[in-house]
Amino acid sequence: MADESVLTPQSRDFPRWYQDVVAKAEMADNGPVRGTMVIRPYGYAIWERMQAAVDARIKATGAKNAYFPLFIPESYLAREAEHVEGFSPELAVVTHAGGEQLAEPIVVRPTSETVIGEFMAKWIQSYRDLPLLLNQWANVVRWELRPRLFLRSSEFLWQEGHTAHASYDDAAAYARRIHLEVYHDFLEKVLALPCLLGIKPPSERFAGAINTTTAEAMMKDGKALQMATSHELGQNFARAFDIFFQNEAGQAELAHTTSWGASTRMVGGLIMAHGDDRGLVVPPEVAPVQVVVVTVRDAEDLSRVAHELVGQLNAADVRAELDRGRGSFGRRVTDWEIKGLPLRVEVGPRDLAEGRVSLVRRDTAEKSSVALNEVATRARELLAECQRDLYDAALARREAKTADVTSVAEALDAAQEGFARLAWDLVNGEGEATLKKGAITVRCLQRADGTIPDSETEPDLVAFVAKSY
RNA sequence: CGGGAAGUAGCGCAGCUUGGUUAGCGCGCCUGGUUUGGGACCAGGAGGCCGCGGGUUCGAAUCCCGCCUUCCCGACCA
Repeated sequence: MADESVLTPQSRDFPRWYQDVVAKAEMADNGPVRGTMVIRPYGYAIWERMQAAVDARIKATGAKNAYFPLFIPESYLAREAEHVEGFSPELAVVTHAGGEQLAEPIVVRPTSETVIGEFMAKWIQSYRDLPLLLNQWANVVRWELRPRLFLRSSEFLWQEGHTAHASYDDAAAYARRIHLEVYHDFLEKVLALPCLLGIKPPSERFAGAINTTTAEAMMKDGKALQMATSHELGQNFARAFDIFFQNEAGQAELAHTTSWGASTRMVGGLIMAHGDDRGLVVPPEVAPVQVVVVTVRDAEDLSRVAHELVGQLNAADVRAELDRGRGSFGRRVTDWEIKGLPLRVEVGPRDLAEGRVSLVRRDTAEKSSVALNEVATRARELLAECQRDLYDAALARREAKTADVTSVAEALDAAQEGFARLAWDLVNGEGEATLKKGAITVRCLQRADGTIPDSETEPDLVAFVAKSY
């Protein structure tokens, strides 16, 4: 048993490894209806920490939370031509309710631009009402053809921000601000996930948007995962929902809107970006429990010390818990490793005789001996190091698996197991179609200096292409 | 939605080709005991609409049809 690994190794079968982790770390289960997901307490605790971190950042930009209905009249979707075309294939539609056929079918929201647009039109009269900055935390439903837990479920949880502005510039600047100050900051600092920031080519844009900014992360198998997107909607939705305001001169003007979202998919990204053959690796910032204190055996003196250490750690603002698992030491340790707890304190008689305990990092498996009165201080240092190292390691992995190429043919080859970087001019048009045959898409476009372009028509843009989830 | 694989105890699987009466195994679970410095061991025990529905048959986990669900590769997408 000891030599048989608990999980399918990543190198043997990455998708299988992913499923094993989701199941064995008690993150989620499949629901009874195709593509639905039961998020288990541990998975949900991680999601709650993500929510809290994202929500605080959203509020810092001035947006306020609200809640709009799950049910949307089907006719709303149809008001924006591209939007309805993009979403129709994946809609869940209610045709019967209360025992009768409905006069107008009701759509279960796949996203809320339409209902929110309708209410923005009611609420906005004057330029003084702008910008209107809204966000909601909600579930949405998209009937995807190939569901996978967290990455693509029929129903998923997310936040969707919707804003209306008096000018194009203000809208574009706000969408960009959300991307940098909310998503990028969160992904980097909390999830320890380096992301490529850039715009989507027209083929990958949100249905109804004039510009989409994305944050793309690399998973350990070299595939890309879109972690968050911000859209400039121009006046498309304002036109469809009559979001007019009176300007200072007293004339009616159409507002400019934005929308932006990040979902439970980020949990999947967290798993695949940091996890290893021993299980999940949760960065300290998102870890519901950062430190677990484990006694090596069930003895009263050990338990007492363990208990005291948890108190000390909590007092030092470290989220620590006492291990209440049963069974052998090895079993309990393995269970915590599968769940990816950042740091483990081991309390054993040999160490304790010298007034010390062992601290073990989940990410590197490094073990260090620490005096009892220094545990909290040392734990905080190690957690901070771990958070940094996870980011650095992810960045190093991405760079090692990103190849500069000079033709579509080379890109096709390089993107089999990583990202390929090449001139957008080489890809634009036919190149994109060629790549697509190899299941490779343009993940994002950047300027040569790595900054986010305003439009795909800027000269000398760089395209990152990859396989994606 | 196209191509492939699969659904038997909580998990992993055998049994199905060649239908036959009490459906097995490992892990997990429960009870008792010994253990606990990297998935412990012994003894006893519980647990099954064999995915769902229909058909063939004296008889179906096994053969046939339909559906549902899961996984993989695509197309669609957060």
